[in-house]
This record gives sequence, C-alpha cells and structure tokens, in this order.
Amino acid sequence: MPVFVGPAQPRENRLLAALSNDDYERLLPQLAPVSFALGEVVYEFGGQLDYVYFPTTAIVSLLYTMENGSSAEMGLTGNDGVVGIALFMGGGTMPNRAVVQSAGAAVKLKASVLQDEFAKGGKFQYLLLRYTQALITQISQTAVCNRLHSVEQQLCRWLLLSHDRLNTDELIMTQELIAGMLGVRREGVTVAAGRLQDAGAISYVRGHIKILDRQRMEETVCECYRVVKDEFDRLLGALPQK
Amino acid sequence: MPVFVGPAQPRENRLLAALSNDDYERLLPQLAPVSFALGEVVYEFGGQLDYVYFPTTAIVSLLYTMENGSSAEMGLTGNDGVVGIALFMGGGTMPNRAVVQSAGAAVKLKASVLQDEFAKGGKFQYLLLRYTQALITQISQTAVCNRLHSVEQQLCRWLLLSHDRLNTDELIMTQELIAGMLGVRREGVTVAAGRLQDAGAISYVRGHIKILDRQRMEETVCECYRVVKDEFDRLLGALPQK
DNA sequence: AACCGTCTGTGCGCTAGACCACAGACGTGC
DNA sequence: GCACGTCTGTGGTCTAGCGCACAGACGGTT
Repeated sequence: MPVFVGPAQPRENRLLAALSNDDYERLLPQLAPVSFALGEVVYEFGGQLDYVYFPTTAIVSLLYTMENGSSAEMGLTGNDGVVGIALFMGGGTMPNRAVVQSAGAAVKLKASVLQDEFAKGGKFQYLLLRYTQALITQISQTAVCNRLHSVEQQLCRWLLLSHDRLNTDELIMTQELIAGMLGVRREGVTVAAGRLQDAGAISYVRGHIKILDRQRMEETVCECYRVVKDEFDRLLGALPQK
Repeated sequence: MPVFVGPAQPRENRLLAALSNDDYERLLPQLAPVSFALGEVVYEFGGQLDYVYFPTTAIVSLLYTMENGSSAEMGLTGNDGVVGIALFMGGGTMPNRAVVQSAGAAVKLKASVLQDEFAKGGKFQYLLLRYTQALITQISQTAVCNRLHSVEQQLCRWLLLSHDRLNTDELIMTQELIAGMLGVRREGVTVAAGRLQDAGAISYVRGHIKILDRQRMEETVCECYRVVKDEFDRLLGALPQK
C-alpha cells in the first residue's frame, strides 16, 4: 500500500498554520523538512535538543522508560503541536524520551531561532504556551486514566487520539509497540483489541489497524478522551487557520 | 497541638525568593496573604481564576474527579511553586480541581498583575516557566507511576513529595483523603501504611502521620520520586535564594 | 462517664491484569 | 513453494487491588 509522502508542508502543522503571514514568512527560511521513520528516537532522556520539531504527518510519543526496561507513554504530539517544549520552557532537557510512533514528516527549527522568536513575546509565544497547556492536560489525563480505567478503554483513548492526528484510517503499529506505549503487556493489548474487533470497531492484521467505526470507539472510550479533545479544541481549535 | 501560623512571609515561597530585590519590591504591594484550610477548593474544574497563589506553608493538590466520583491526583504544589498556571499559559482555566491538601498560608497575586509581569518577559516569566516545566515532569511521572508501581511505592512517593514541601515531620491527613489523592481505596492505603509502620518508617494515628525514618522511605520508594526531585532541583534548586 | 461520630484494621470473595508457555498465522525472501 | 521470522491468539496460574461488610479504637462533646 503506497503512502504518499510529499515534501513537508509546514502549514499542515496547526501551530504554524495559525501564525500571521508576516510571522510565517519570516520563519519560513528557517524551517527545514525532516522525515521520521517508525521507532526513531527524537530525543533521549535528558538529551540536549538542537531543534524543535513541528510534525505535519508524523506522530511522536513522549514516554518514560524505567530502569527495569518497562515503559509508559505520557502524551503524544502530532500536527497540532511541537516536540521539544523544554527549549522554550527554559529547562533545555526533559527527563523522558520522544519516539516516533507513526512515520511521517515534520519541519524542524533551530533552537536558537525558536528561543529568539519566543522571547519576542508575540503570537508565536502565545501559541507555544497554549499548546503546552493543552499538553499538560493530556499528560494529566493520562495519569488519571492509568489509575482508574481498563486496558480496553485506554486502548480506545489511544487509538482515537492517534486517529485524530492522522489523515488516514489506518495505523501502522504492532500490538507489541502499543503495549509499550500503554505500559501494559502485549497479551493485554491482544485481548482488548480482540474485543474491539469483535465489536466491529477496528480491524487488526499484523501491524495494520484500521478504524472501522469511530462512533463505536467513542462509545467505548472513557471520559478522558473527551476531556483532552475538548481542551485541545478550546485552546487551539479556534485558532485562525492561516 | 498548636501550630504557629504567623503572617505569610512571601519569600518563604521559592519562586518569590528567587526574584531580584527590585522585582520583589515592585510586586510586594500587590501580594496579599491568604490562609488555606484543609480541604478548601482553590479552583474548580474549568473555573475562572482571579488570582494566582504562591504557597508558603500550604500544599495544594491538583486533581481530577471522574463523573462517577472517583478521583486521582496529578501533582501537588507547595512553597516551590504557584497555583494557577493557566493564567500565564494563556488558557485561563484548567480541566481539573485544586484542593488544599495541607492547611497553611499562601500569598495571592491578581491575575492582571501577574499577566502584565509575565508579559515583560523578565526573571518572573523565566521562573514561572521553569516551574511549569518541573510540574510537567511531576505530572508525567505520576502517570508512569500510576501505571507501573504498587500502592505502597506510590504512597511513599506521595509522602516524600509532601514532606519535602513541609517544614515539619507531621502530616495532618486521613487515610481516606490520601486514598482520594492516590486514586485507590481507603483500605489499600491502610495496608500500605501498615507495612510502612511495621518497618518503622512512619507512625500513623488518626489523621496524624509522622515521618520517622526518611532513609527507610527513600529505600522503599520507586525511582519516580528521584526523577521528580532531581528535576525540581535542577530547574529551581540552583536559583539564587533572595 | 457515657455517647457518638470518625478513623483505622481485617477478612473474604472477586476480577483484571501480570507472568509464562506455546501454537498458529501471515508474509517476505530465497 | 518453502522456510523462517514476526506478529497474534489462547490458555493456565498467580497476585495486587477492588468491593463489601463489619469490628474495634480513639477522641471530642455533653
């Protein structure tokens, strides 16, 4: 199945799309396209970042890996956000990893340029901070969801959040990888995905998940999904697109 | 047991303590002392905030309450931070609640004043953003911990984080309340606390927890505590105090 | 001193999910 | 078309933690 991956269109990223034409034109020469492969590590635990990345078609997971090797995701970033918030928040590094969860394109911007723009305090700063707040909500809700909800509900949440950040109904993702994201066993994903498949919500074949019935998924998912989605819509949805 | 609660000393808050004398003097007339009672709600889900609060001796929990009434904490703020980050992040409101977890004092600052100061882009902005990044780490680690660690380890983490933000070894806290914070049953806290007590790490009598052996606690806790503590130290610890 | 409300301890059955061990199923490459 | 590696399904055992029910223990009030 050929997937068309054209040159990165920076304005497919919603933060960049929300910039005024002037701001965007000024930034454009500094934006360089990059292509992310599945599983690629964008940054490591505590690693210094030279660039921030604005995904256009890729999705990047933020996750933490324990000393014993188990891991869990705290949030994910797609074309609605930016990877590397530590660069404008001031800390420089974050104590987690960022891994490409869905292959695709992004544009990158040099740290120093970003910081200069941020320091100007204009629209760009406004956007980056609003996105960060939305991300905080996502992480928070992940915390709550991890505590209180079933694997099946969490799988639903995760699939829906990913689906929202893709322009296709098919995710390239093994159960093994999903298990690593959700912080559960692979077999746990198998049974949860099995139930969703029986219900006709998804189809699942060797690393290719297809969302068949979003309606059904939204009925199964816990309230956490709505909270996150509403907050993203509130903070970033009403942005003038271009 | 009488607890001395003097007038709030703004500089007991580490963010305010890190301001230059000039900045601080300018802000001081705008800072008003407040006193928080245990269980008091600082802000509600989605509620508008008129002030931000800099705790000096109080501790405030950020938590989410489900539609079915169960709840879980995402993070807590003491004299090392500020309650109300949505006011400078741009969203105005957050989809969670903030509840006083340990009674004490704070100083408040009017939203508009905060926003003006923040917009100046100076030291105050720098501090607020660094704190926000530290908070993100705390929330992230809560997410991971909720997924992967035992109630006993989480109780340890929670007690240590609280202890770090108090200048006493005694916490006023029923198991019921702790259960609400951790998102577990009250009985679960009873057995976990029982084990810690048997180990001589704490003593526990009707809402009065005493930390007896911090060493012991730090041996029991999961790595999540260290990650959060190190990150707070890194981002805020080296700040010039006054 | 008696009372009552709150807080804590415990016991029991139940379930979700972990851990472990395989078996099949698909698909790519030779 | 065969072989091998990867991905997925399933079954059995084990445990942490839930839900529920209740008993004791403490402490403030009258």
